[in-house]
Amino acid sequence: MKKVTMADVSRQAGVSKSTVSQYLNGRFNYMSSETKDRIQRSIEELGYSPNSVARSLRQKKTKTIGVIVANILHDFSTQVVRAIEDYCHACGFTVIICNADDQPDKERHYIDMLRAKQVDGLIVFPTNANSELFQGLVKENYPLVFIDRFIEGVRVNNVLFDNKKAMSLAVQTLRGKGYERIGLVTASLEGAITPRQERRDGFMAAMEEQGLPIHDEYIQSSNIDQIKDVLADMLQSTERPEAIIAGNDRVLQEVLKTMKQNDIDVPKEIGLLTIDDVTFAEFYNPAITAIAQPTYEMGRKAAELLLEEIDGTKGSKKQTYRFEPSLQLRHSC
Amino acid sequence: MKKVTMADVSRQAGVSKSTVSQYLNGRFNYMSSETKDRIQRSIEELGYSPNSVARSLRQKKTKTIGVIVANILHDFSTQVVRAIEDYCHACGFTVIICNADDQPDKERHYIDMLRAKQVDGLIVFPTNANSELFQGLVKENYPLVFIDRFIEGVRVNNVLFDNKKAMSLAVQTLRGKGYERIGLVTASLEGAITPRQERRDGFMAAMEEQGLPIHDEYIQSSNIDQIKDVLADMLQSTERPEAIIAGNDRVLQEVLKTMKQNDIDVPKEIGLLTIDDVTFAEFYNPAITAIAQPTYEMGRKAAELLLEEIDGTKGSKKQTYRFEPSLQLRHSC
DNA sequence: CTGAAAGCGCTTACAG
DNA sequence: CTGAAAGCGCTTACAG
Repeated sequence: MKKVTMADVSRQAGVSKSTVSQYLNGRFNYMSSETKDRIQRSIEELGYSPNSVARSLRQKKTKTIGVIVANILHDFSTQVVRAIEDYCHACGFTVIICNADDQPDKERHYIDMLRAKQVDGLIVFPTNANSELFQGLVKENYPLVFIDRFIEGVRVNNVLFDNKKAMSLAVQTLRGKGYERIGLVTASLEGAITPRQERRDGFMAAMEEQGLPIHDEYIQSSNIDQIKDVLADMLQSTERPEAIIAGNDRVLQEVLKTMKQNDIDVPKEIGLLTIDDVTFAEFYNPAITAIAQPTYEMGRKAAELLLEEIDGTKGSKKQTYRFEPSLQLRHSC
Repeated sequence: MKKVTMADVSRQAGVSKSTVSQYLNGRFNYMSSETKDRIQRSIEELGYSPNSVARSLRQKKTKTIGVIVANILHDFSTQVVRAIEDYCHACGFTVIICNADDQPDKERHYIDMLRAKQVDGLIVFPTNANSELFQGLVKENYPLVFIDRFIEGVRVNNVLFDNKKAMSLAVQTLRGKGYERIGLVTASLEGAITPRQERRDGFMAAMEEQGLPIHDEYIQSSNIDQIKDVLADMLQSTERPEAIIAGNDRVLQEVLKTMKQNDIDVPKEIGLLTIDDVTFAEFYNPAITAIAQPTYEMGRKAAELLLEEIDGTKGSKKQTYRFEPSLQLRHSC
């Protein structure tokens, strides 16, 4: 149970702590190989392993970053997080994930906690209600990257999906299949959440571009747990849409449940296309046509940008990176 | 950018660091309310927030635990992790997740790293190849809990699914539906991974109990990426099984792909039941009958056990906790 | 009711 | 080529 420390090693090896520290950090410019051997042997004999808390305190860096996810229930988030972890681990960084659960005060709480833990930087899917807090971090030059969403006026690197292009691709695809009355279902628009907002706007623009009529009743946004009702209404209307776009993976689930409950045949009775590719899309009956985000690339990019900022090597010009949608054409439309 | 420290606060408030520290830790037994006010005001004015790295070094505890998941690709793992995080956050603990990716050396690496970071304890889904390492931790009295899998001879608290009962329930259910030639597909049995092993054994036992014939060709275990082939063979055989049990969520995906590719109608041509409930089970066509693990309860239990061990309140008798399966009867069999 | 001092386990100029 | 010393930002007996 007794922890062995550097002092123990130095005593055992008959050298000073400084020397052990140099050895550990690979600074053996002029270290005699005899000394090295002695230290190495002592380390092994004692089973020493360095205490990185002490190291962090001294060096004022923890080689740890924090990730605050707005809502971990999205497959998108999970995949992005995976990419971030892969990249960071490869670079010797640890990552701490926190789930804000779409609650601004949880987000705030986690930011405080992570900063107290002295994490070297933060990647966040922001909730859009703590902009002063983020402004403060920016002013301090605290390494910070936004992903999936951004906040107007907060100057950080943003890693975003090209939602406009995605919607244009979606509408074009459906149009190409002969659908004209197209509906869109997204999660609640409250809180001005970037992707939902942009997808809705992008949808409008794309419909117009394609010269398709926009029916307000076909464009619905509501809380996840109310989507089934909203959708059922839409499907019962006298002239229902010929095809529907699900705004994200969570919405898709609700759409599929509704279709099943109401015994609606996809694609015979109604076409379906979703934003976000999901595991089961490929083997669902019918296989679901999806517009995929390059989740892995996006996560990796966010991690790269953050670690660069932490290194302080690159200049600090902040940018917004938009990632391209890709169409996975299957059988639901 | 300049960090404000406790010394700054004490100077501003005109008291000693000790007093500030007492204040922060809520030990104001005899502190004058005037002093308290002064300190509080200084903290706000300076925007002070305590450095938990320093605190951790001093107190020799980090209020952080590590979780090492064997393979994060299982929904089960993700859900368990979520439960662990919820419980730990509620108790003021941070959690660091690492994915061993089924590789014992990654597991070893993460254990070292987490210990260097001085985490207060570990919850692990062990790979079964580092038993000496774990033995070492146990000998040191290092707080450690296993979940999902266990290792023979390592005396820790184990949180496990009752796989035997699950298989018995599975076989019974199928039997009740009139199926007699039942197959089982699991992921590779290499590495003696607890749930697979136990599910297979449990399957055998249950079949025998039910007086059903065991056909060796119907019992297959292989790497995830070979399951499709194995299964296709099984389905092509002259007398194919009437129903199939998928050993876990990843296997289920492969089974569904194969069914789809070979145009096999579930449940008309073959019955299907899976271990592990998955998001899409409910709205898949057909809805999939599943035997669910109480993932949330299991994660929570593991977290509780670990935090108790860290507190050192409870005695240290180690136990194995088995969690009950529950049947989600749907339409795939 | 409050403060001075030691110490947690490292790293890092600096001296020799 | 190696060591003594200071210090990172806290907490905690202990003294008064």
